[in-house]
Amino acid sequence: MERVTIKDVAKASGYSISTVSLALSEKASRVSDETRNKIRKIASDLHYSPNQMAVGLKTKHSKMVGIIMADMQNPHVASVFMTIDNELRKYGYSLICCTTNDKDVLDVQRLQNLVACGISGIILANPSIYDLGENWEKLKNTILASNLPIVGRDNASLCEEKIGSSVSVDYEEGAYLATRHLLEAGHTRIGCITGPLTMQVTQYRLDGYKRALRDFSIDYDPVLIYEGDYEIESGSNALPYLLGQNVSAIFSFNDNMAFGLFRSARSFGITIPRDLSVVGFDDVSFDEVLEVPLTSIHIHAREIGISIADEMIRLINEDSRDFQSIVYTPHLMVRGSARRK
Amino acid sequence: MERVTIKDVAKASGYSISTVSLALSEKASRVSDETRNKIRKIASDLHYSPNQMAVGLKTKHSKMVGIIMADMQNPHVASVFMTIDNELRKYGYSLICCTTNDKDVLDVQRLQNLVACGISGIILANPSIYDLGENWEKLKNTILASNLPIVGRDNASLCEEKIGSSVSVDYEEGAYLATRHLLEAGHTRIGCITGPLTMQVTQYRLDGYKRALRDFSIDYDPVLIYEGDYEIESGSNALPYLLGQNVSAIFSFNDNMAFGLFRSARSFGITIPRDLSVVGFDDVSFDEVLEVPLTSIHIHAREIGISIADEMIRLINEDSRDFQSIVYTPHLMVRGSARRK
DNA sequence: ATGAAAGCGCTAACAC
DNA sequence: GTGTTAGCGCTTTCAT
Repeated sequence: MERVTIKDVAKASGYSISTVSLALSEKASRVSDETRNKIRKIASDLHYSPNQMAVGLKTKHSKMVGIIMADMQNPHVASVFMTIDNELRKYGYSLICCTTNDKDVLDVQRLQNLVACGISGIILANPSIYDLGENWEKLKNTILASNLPIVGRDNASLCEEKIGSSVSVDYEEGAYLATRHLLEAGHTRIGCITGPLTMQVTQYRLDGYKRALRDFSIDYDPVLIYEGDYEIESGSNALPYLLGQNVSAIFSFNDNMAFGLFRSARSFGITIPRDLSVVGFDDVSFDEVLEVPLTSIHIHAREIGISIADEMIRLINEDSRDFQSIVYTPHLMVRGSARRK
Repeated sequence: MERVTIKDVAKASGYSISTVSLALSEKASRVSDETRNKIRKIASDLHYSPNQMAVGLKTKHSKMVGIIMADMQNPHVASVFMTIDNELRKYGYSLICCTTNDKDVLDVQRLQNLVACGISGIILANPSIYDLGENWEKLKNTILASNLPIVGRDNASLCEEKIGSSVSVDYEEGAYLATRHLLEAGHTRIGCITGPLTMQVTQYRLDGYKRALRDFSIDYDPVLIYEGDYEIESGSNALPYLLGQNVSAIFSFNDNMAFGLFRSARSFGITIPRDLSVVGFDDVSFDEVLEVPLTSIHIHAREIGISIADEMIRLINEDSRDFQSIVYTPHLMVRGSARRK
């Protein structure tokens, strides 16, 4: 049960290998339409499909794009992933996955493996890799050495440093919107559940939170900040602490942690939004499932996915290193989880 | 910025290409330990990593496994995916994704592309492809022609037909457990939100539902069956219909649709579980986030993922066609969404 | 213990 | 318009 090769098509059609190759190729060439059609017919009858490893060996790249991902259990992550995959598919590209928990850091080895597979580009979809310090430097060097087009999420400096294109969200603005919403509702002690403070995307949100506070002439109080890790669990853990600080509202830096809040609210006899107002961040589809739908910040997940894919295709097709930085502005989605104090 | 090849290592070490290849290979061979170490040192200094497309062209397969997936937005699907990826990574394998909405059916073309990429095996993680009728026959033929190891979810006949190994869940038993739980709580008119009735995994659940009914001497009433599609939306749509049939409890064939139920319950003035008992299926982690945590059927998602990966590795490494069928028995997870009538 | 050489399936430069 | 041929980077058989 051997795979049919170009040789078989050549033999079956009576033409030479090179003519077959040319005839099957997309780009116009010398072969007459008649010959081309004849050959294509035979190729398809034989169920011929070019060995991509041979093609890749020649052309130096395959129709695959590597993607470095965070945990797909986070629905926002999953949604961006799906969009990228769908968009890329339109151009005949497939994704090779490389998931990383932030714990077991992506090693240079694994990245090199991807490159060795002949991928045509790398998508950096897990923003936490930028905050790995020395380790990120190593990864960056590997990436640079690969000379492959890069599209990264949430890191505009990728573009400034001429490493790759960037598709990001104005997290500062998003956090500002969320906080202001709470402020306008009369809350003055607003707790925050942040992500890891080492992460840039966390700091941006914190900046937005502070700016909103300033606008309302309220002093920033570090006591109201609980450092989470963007996982459900840390949202649950934050609740007793912040309650102890007498907050009347909480801004959770993502929806996931807000879910943790909801989950543990019961056990503390807290009802949202009666006793506590909550605003999340991501606008994940589960937000609407909650008995009290979660007010959140919509960050255009779909558009982000499409932009990442399209930008990658552009970089590949134009063989361009003319990197771009695309920024999406988030919007407040008012639902039921925050109310007037 | 050219990639370093085996030639470079040969030149740098003073040995021939073949000796380098041998020295770098895992399997023991003629090269002395001294030479081997010398060469390995140089290779690593040069950051050499073998071009996988060249390796693949020679050896006929690469360290990649193709996976055909349903929508990752479903947290159960995402969770299985992550587990497979993590487990496969331990053996140096990566996943090439091939997501399919059931709408745009996976075409033979795309499958052939995967095969052409030199994947070492195919994971069929979207059970709906078995129910494509003629189209599944075509896919099956392509799979058979590829002669690659297959591991599929939820289709024991894969194993009987000598197509591949199967990792599945006893859906009949799971549905029986769910229904019995409701029956024991005194409910007699129990609505069902099913998946597409054409799918085998749906039929199994229906069988379990019926068996439980028989055990309690209650007649099966087709009027209580609402055909959904395993998506949130269809759960929402089911509610008004089933309410119209005067049900006091609903068994949703997956958690996703149960979420849809929760989402629309508000607008009908229904409180769960006071007015309506609900049992889901999948035991997704979001279940616990709901104000009324969802009673559900745990189907061992983690174990399924690990089994799929391990079985794939076994098939690849042993070059075996000695297929297995692994079946997991589900368990009832009692939470708050179902109560005594 | 080591090197030379063939060849995996393909593309493209080069002849005709 | 078509065929011949030289590699792409690697593994492996066959000499030595």
